[in-house]
Amino acid sequence: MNPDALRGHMDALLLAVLEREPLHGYAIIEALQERSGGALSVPTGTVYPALRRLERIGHLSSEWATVGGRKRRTYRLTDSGRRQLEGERSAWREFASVIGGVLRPEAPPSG
Amino acid sequence: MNPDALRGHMDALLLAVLEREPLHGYAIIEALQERSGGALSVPTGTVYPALRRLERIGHLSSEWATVGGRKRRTYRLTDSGRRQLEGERSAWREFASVIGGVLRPEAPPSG
DNA sequence: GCCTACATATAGACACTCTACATATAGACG
DNA sequence: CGTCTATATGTAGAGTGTCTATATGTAGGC
Repeated sequence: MNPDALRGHMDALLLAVLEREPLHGYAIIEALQERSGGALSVPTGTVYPALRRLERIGHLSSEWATVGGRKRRTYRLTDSGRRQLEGERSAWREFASVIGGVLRPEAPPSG
Repeated sequence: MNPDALRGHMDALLLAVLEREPLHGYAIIEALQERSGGALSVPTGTVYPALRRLERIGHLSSEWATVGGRKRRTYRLTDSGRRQLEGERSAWREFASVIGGVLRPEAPPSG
């Protein structure tokens, strides 16, 4: 998967995996990998800054927890984040439709 | 259309509009706008450097022409460009399938 | 002690799109 | 003649966000 292709879609992916339940960063990376059938291997250097950014702009909130001696920062969607996710979904449908439409090979004129 | 979303897909779009016939930069911009139903307004500062890059790596070739007193640089796909376009198409299908799959809202468990 | 898995984080490299600007011809309009 | 719009190409520099590489630390297997 070409890294640049992810640009501008990372937020949507992160919000989507947090839709059902709050998760911490490491678990989010695993969830993305699982839900993509192994196609998405997003490095920590991408995910952690992105989560902080999403929190800063109000789409996520976070809290620390300690589980099995390890510290986790668990993120959850805010109301704003849920609305944003809906926006990301419709933006994705539009985007996929536009790009797909331009890329679709046209049947050569029969005449 | 969020500019960042185009990242990594520009090459595919440019190769696709050049598949049927050679075009010059300005015409490529118009073709993208037309074929996307007006959704894609790609600025010249994006298209011209991208075309030069694609030529540099061998996917396009170009030649100058003068039409109606105006100079045009007309680009056409090379064999390498055609192969690249096929690669871009399958990469897009994969990408759209993966992102779409992760974004798709899951039905909540019925139990 | 060493290795792997778990867990978070930052600095800087990198690549590409975008904004803004520069240049130039043709033709319409007054 | 001057101005405006459409046509046509191009570059410099800003901006942004992903990636690579690195740092830190715990837990558990061998």
